[in-house]
Amino acid sequence: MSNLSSIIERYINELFGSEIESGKSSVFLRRKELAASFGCVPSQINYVLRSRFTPEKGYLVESQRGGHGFIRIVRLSYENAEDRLKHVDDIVGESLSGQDREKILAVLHDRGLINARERLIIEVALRYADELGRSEFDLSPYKRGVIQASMLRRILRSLALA
Amino acid sequence: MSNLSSIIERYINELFGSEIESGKSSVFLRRKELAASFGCVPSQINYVLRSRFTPEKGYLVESQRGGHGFIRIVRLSYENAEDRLKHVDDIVGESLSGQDREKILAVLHDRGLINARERLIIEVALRYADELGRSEFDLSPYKRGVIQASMLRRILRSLALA
DNA sequence: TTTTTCTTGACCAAAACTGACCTTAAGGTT
DNA sequence: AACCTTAAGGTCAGTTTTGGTCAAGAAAAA
Repeated sequence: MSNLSSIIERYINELFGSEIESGKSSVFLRRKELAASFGCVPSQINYVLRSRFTPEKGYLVESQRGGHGFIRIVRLSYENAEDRLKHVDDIVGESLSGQDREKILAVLHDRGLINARERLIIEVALRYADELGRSEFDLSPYKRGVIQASMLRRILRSLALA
Repeated sequence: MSNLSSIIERYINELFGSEIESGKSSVFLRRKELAASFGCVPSQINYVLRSRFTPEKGYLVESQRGGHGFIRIVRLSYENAEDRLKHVDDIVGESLSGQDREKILAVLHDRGLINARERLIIEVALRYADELGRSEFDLSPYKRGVIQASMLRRILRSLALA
């Protein structure tokens, strides 16, 4: 994808270092400089941070205004079960739309918390629940989302503890 | 069959490359462009994806809206898929009792078709479906078993393609 | 004839981007 | 110390560009 936001995202990820394990856990940016070097308005940097470096994706962003201002991005790690559990509650809401489902699974996969096969299993299970809720029990989209959310939460909780 | 959906399906399959071995494992589409080039409404593309490129058939679909949006279809590999698929229907019957479930998962695990984490995911998903069927929809044990059996079949089929 | 699949269009949701306007911090000046 | 200036970064709402969902009707298959 060659939209600017994705390019900036990739650049920031490179700043963290290519190796996930040994990569730095935080990087510092100058908003104006970054924007200038990518030829966009500064607020685009905020957009990239807001859309890509969220707590749901495992990042925290701190910043300071004024002279010598900066933006700091911290990458969280999930080394123990507790962290992973917390992450699960963080990212799975009350109800899941079809889009939410794909997004969450992609994040978990990117972060190495599940692999491709595990993702596939979960996806098929959730889809089946959704389909059943619709065709068999005539449930509203929201209710189906609630069911999927709780199923996903259970699965992820059990994995987090495994 | 030369309805439009099948034509579009064939076109997408061509994008993957004719040779099964060397074919690309994922392709990118622009929904609007595709629809325009086939002279149909964009939502028809969604229909084709929903009906032909499902996980159960060995595909994953990701998409993004907004500027530079896209649809990506990932094809899982096909090696020995047929052989493994045949087992699935042999192993999983019409309906699963709680006992059956544990037994089948144990067999799958023992034969190395799934590992411990995968088994855990499947078990949690099936149990949740069972519990929901009982407490929320007041289904008979048999019906609950039927639901679990089809869910398990779907999961194993998709895994066979992966 | 009944059921399933296909097709369409109206309406919705989300992502990317921009610019005007706001807030905060540091450092110098009075 | 109080004030001012300058140099950051933050927010928000609007626009554009995509794709998603759903229900209803048409067409095809059973």
